[in-house]
Amino acid sequence: MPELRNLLLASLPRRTYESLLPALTRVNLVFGEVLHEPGRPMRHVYFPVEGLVSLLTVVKGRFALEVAMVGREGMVGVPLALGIARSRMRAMVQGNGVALRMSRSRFAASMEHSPPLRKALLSYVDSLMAQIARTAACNRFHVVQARLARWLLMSRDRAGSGDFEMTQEFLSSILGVRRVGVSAAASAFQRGKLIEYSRGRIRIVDHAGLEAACCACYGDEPGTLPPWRPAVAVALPMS
Amino acid sequence: MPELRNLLLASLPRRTYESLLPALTRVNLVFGEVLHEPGRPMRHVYFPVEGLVSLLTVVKGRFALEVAMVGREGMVGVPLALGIARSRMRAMVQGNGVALRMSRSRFAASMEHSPPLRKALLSYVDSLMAQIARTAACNRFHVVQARLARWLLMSRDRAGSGDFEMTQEFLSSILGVRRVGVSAAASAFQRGKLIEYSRGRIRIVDHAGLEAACCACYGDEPGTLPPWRPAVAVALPMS
DNA sequence: CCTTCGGCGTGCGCCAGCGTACAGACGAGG
DNA sequence: CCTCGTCTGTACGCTGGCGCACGCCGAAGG
Repeated sequence: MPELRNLLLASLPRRTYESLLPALTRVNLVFGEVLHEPGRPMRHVYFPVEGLVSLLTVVKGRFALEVAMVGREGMVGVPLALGIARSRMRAMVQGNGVALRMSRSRFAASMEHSPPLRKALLSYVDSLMAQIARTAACNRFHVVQARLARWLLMSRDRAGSGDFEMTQEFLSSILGVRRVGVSAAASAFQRGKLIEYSRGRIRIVDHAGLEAACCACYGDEPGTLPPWRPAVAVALPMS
Repeated sequence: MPELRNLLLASLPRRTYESLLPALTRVNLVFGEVLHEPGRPMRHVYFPVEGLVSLLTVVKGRFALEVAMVGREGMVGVPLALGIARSRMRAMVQGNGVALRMSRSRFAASMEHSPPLRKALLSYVDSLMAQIARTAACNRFHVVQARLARWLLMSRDRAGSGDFEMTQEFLSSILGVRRVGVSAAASAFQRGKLIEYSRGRIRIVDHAGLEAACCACYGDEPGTLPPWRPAVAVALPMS
């Protein structure tokens, strides 16, 4: 069985990684769980090994728009890596999974005397900023359908699975559009056999097709997470 | 005469600040100048003391959308503070002014052995991320007119002046809308005596009025730069 | 003085997305 | 089995912004 792991932690020197292990606790991520809330102090950082966490800006307590997503390539709680205790965003679990959790204080201590950890985390902060900026542009310029395709692909890459529980209602709030808009786009994709879904479950069927339907915002940037491929190959025509 | 200064540098302990001084060179920021380009290594960081720099995401080399602005409260070149050499955004001067510049190598060295500097910069990175996220939501949800008002106010706070050279053409590209849209919004503001402008020069007349026309995205967040007030008081009715 | 050109205002048809409403479809639970 | 609640599909009018195009106006320069 392939070992589940967080890519950020996995990128650390073995020595560093092992020194962190005792401070890490395995926890389950359950759909809808809020890990951090704007204005509230963060008690832990999370390194997802499976599943997906969304970062949302909350506008006046009413709307929440996704500005970035974190999967096994990253960490939830970056402000702590910057010495900031209070979150400015909501971090919410979008896909069931597992994460390694570390308390704020032990995390701070680890940062303090591990330059490789600092380096890796700050580098991740940069890529997260880039993701936020890029998502902003995408939200501004592209139509719902393309954004949905991008969201599905990015989710898959980060969650390590092309099959998630996710209602259209929820998707609509994340993309910042009406449910009806998601419904129309999703229906079109289903008709085109790009995805399958029913009652809160979405499955990606045709990855390449989605990429074609997607805006250029997906994956043409250095440092982006490479597309995830299922371990068990699906029957595909030889190219 | 009030000393011109960068607020980020000014927040440092005196000792730290003085140790940085020899490495800082005073340079002019001229409208339209590109300080950093996506994918290119950054040779300097800049601490504006006057004027305004925009951070833009460039989509496929075609469009550029402003995701954040940096004035005397911040620094241009944050990725270098995160150990990343190449910019992912375009940094472009929007308002003539002056900045203190430091070479990449001296900056890296200063970061290395000055914890207070690290702390201040990383804290700024956090607020910049928050600004980007917030701008993203604003771009998604609010109409052009409100966004224009917000842009004017934020520019003023950061540039330390309510009077800038800025064509509507340029503004439109920054806000990610058509020039015509800016034209309509700006005309409305001018009719309402909130601003004055002509041929590439915009001046804020009624600050309070603009705040009212503005979306809630302006300034209701902890850690936001406080509104800038002109040194010479304008005639105002007693409240 | 007149020309040129950059900056600004306006008008037109078009469309994506909005807000709202309602009806079908599926699953869980009694 | 039937009911009920949740998830999804479709429809309606509306509007903000788009793309385009044209015309005006003021400043700079010959």
